[in-house]
Amino acid sequence: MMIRELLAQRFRDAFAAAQAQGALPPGAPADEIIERPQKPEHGDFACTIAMKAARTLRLPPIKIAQAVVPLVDKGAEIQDMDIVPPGFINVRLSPAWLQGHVEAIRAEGERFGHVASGAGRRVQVEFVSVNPTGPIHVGHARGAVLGSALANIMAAAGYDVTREYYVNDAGTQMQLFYRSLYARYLQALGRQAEMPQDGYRGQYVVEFCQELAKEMGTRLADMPEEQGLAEIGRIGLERMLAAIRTDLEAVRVTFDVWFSERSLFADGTYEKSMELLKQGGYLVNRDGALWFESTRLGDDRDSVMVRRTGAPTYFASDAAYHYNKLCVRKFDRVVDIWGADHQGHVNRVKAVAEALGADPSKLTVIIGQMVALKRGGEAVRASKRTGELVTLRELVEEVGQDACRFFFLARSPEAQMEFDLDLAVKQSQDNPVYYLQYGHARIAGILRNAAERGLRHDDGDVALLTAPEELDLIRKLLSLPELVEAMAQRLEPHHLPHYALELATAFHLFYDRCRVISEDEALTKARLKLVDAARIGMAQCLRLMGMATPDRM
RNA sequence: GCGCUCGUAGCUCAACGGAUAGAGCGCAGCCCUGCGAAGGCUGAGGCUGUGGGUUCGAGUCCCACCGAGCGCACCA
Repeated sequence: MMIRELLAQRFRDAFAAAQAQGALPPGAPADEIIERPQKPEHGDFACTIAMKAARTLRLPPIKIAQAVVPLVDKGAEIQDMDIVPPGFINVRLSPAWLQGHVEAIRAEGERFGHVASGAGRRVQVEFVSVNPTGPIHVGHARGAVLGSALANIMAAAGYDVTREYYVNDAGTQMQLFYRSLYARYLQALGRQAEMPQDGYRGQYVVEFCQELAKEMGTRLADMPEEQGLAEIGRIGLERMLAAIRTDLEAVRVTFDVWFSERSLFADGTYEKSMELLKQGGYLVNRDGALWFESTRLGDDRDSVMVRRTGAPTYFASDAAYHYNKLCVRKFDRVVDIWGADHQGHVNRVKAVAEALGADPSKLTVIIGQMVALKRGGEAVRASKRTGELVTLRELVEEVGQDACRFFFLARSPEAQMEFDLDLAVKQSQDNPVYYLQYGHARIAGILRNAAERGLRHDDGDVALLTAPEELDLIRKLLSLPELVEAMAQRLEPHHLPHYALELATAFHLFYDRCRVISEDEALTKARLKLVDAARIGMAQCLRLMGMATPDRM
């Protein structure tokens, strides 16, 4: 059990005991009674049970606190407790208990920070899922980084995680893309060909088709148009997906499953989900098109599923896809990460999930707000259609993968953010990314140094770690598992970069105040143990964020 | 016009309904003849967009307004 939960239990027991003795009137305590104070002088934890019960018990919070505190089992964990107006109970952990965790952390090693809150539950995180009609650009970077970090965190929380990319390989946009490729290919062969209306005019299409013309010669042009189009589409899709995969790997974003939209039509999932909607009476015919009545389930407008032409819309296959996620593969939890431009689809998808018989509360859609790219003071417009694109690849080359990940991760998804390219590069000598990694490298340096001197610290006595900076570092390390659990539960990875900075600060401060390798052999060994624990914690943070853990810089 | 999201230090951003709202960058100073100065310390800098409300307590919840972004297709 984690310390936080253990404390909550102790306070609930004491509260009940006080009631049993008649010291407090009956009434249930609140659910959330333990929190982390902002100020260190307020202790390691604060219990708010007294203030939260004041109303129902009709007693001043101070009186309640005074009745509860004497009955709390302090065990080996609690050093002391203070009652502070208006009714906080501040808890200080015992140094011995803190010190013991240095050993615990070292014993856990790479598993330190992992918790079991998600054990036995399967979660799917679907993210990026960009149409394979062009390279990944910076607008997608945020969701990519966010999704991969969230998946890492969920895995650390014990979930069985599937990282998934939904490949829209079936829609009208793809047809348009294929026709654009075909036209550019013919042009590359020197033939007359017109780009389709609203076609993909990016330079990458031109370049790709020139290569293709070189490779294939006129072979694809000599086929009947329909066949050539299909063939060039097949090749284009394959190459585009490969490029997307490579670009994503450059920011350490990988997937377990690349799920094909077309497969939903091939394996009958689409038919099945449409049939279910029909049986539920959610489908109506209007003007020759088939509509899903999402307004019956709280949406603000109905949605077309099958066009008058007979072609299913994107939404129809998305309905089938979510049927697959929730009812076929039966994930316990499904997280979709979308861009702000898909905001209006959230209620629609939730409605259709419900109509398909799934529990919509299992589905969470995280909307990542737009990223405004700036270069100097100038806004950079990124758009595939106009061909003015700033690719993810360019961004990574400019600011580096670690900086890229850190900056995207440090902001909560719903906050619109600005990313100034010049600033990110200019800051690179003095930016938080280096602060963290320098901390890790510094730790590695000390351990290297100790090893070179033949110092072994397995028999170090952690009871010697009594300096405030030492205990603060241990405290900070200890809160990582708690943070992982909270982030997984709330689906909020953005706390991790902030925690990592605090951990680095605690280490740097310790380093500054407490000489590790000294003439005092016993203290040296004890401190080396702490440094080792700090290495484990720091590395875990960086790994969860998908950042490098350099031993030297 | 309607819907969703967001307005917090000069800039970029944090803050389970809790205590004197915190970091980083930038700015002004100080600290290496001992393990990595890519570090540490000190200081200046805020009516949390505005106005109401809910309660022991509001940056956080509710209402109105102002401002920004994104939606409101038989595109995805």
